[in-house]
Amino acid sequence: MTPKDISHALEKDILGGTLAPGSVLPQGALAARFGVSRIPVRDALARLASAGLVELAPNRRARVVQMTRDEVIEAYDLRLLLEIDLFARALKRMTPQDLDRIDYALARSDLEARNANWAEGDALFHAALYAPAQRSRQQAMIDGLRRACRVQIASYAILPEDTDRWLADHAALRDLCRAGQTTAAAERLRTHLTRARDTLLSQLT
Amino acid sequence: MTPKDISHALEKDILGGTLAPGSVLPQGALAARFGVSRIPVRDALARLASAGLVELAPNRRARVVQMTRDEVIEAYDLRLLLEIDLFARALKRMTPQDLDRIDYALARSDLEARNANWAEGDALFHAALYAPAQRSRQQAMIDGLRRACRVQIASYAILPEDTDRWLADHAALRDLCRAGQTTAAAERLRTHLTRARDTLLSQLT
DNA sequence: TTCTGTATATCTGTATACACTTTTACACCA
DNA sequence: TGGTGTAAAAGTGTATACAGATATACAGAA
Repeated sequence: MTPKDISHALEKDILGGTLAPGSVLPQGALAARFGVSRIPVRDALARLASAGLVELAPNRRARVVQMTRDEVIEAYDLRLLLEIDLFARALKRMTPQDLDRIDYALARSDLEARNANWAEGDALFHAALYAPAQRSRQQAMIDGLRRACRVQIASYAILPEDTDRWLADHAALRDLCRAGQTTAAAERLRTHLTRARDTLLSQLT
Repeated sequence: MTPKDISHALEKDILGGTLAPGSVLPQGALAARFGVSRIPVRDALARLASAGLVELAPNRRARVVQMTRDEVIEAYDLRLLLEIDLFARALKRMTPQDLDRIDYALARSDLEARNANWAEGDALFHAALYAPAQRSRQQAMIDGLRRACRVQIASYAILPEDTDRWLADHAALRDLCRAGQTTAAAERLRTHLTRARDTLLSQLT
């Protein structure tokens, strides 16, 4: 059990809803759970903190982050800015192989759509859309924002009709990529993300 | 000497050019320098890594990051995207008090412009420009990108004429804010950042 | 009941020690 | 000379131990 493994396991729990926003994460308990000393646990918590999933304060227990409504709005604004820009860059350089990879990612995300880890398939599909741009830093920023949003969604149940719309958006994005309709594709991504934001906001009381 | 103090001291050395990109940072040496054990040093290095100033790999010594030419271009593209968007948001909500704070920041950055820590004044001036938008996450992302770029600049000497242009840009930005010329202000910010990028790229062989 | 103060239990931060990995230096051979 | 293998040196990762800070529980006052 290395710090990397520990942070991955905790991330899974956080994104899966087992650890709700605001939960405390005492180092000792985690050390016992993973069968290691507190040193690698501290490392793992530092990783999660830099990924934005956990909050650390001196001499205080780590907590799963709990975003305010305004912070959620800001996160989605940033996602719109970064994801649409990256998608536009990717569309310019998309090759037939890239389109095949997008098809594959779409099929995968369809399979896991109503599964517990639907979000992973979602992230992989979007990563496939953006991959042709070859921008690792921008992609990393997007992944961070995505995970931060996901933490907030984890505690709520997603309605089947939302999943339907979400799948339809993905298929439409794939089709628009194939058709080379760049502006329409970017616009569809905008509505896709805006819709996701509004669904989340409506759940936040 | 807490991990925070240690990371701040190291950040100063990295941004000041004392620690050039690619330099190794052995935990033991740092522990001796700061008079602590390696545990808080590890913490400090983890902080710097999450700020993007240092690279960590398992069982290897920490290194000051060394960006490739393409990574520098990507970082500046992201800064353009995030800073122009944030500036536009800030311009919409700028109050007289905000304008006064911008004046103050401009005066400060003028004073330190030819000083060793000119970059701090630069960062503070831009922070003052963006503050009215009240977007802490976006501001934090910008700060991270700014620091990452700064590491690469640290090793080179800045020409006096570049400093002159840079100061003129700042004054112009202040004036355009006061005049409420939002589109012209955003455009000026774009050229300001593009110029900074090209200056850095010309130095990177 | 609800608030406040205090003792106790719990938790975090860091020094030290040691096992394991990487780097360095050097002898050896072609 | 230049490349290769190997042993010593240096470095990282983590368990353990303990000092100091925080959180908890409970008794007493308003």
